[in-house]
Amino acid sequence: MRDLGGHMTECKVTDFQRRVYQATKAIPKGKVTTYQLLARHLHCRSSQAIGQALKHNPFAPRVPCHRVIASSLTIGGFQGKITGSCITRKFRLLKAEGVVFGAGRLADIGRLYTYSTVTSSLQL
DNA sequence: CATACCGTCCAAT
DNA sequence: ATTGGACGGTATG
Repeated sequence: MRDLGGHMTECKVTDFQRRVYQATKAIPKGKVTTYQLLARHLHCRSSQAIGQALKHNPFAPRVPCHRVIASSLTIGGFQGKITGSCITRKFRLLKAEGVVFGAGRLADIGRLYTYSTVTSSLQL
């Protein structure tokens, strides 16, 4: 903690993490993305770094980290845990946004937000 | 600088 | 389904 003598309204975050929060914040409501998709969007090859950055999440709930799941469409983790009541809360949050899970997996793949700009050509 | 940890991912079995 | 290695970034010494 180095913000001792200040308003401590700002947490110490690196430039990389800032990008992660920005991208996570851009996820539309009712949709979810994966750590890997986020990593690729940020040109990062490690999805772990994404999860680690989200885990700190000093901007929660402004940053909807609960909208980020694993690439296998599994729920992933939440608040630093991969199982327990935290995950239950994550399910509930997603469900409240219209994202339904079945057997621990995302039921509707259409809810996946791929950061695709859909740019033209070959959309279907 | 070296080591260990991660809300992960992928390949092999 | 389970195991183990990989990769990028952060934290600690």
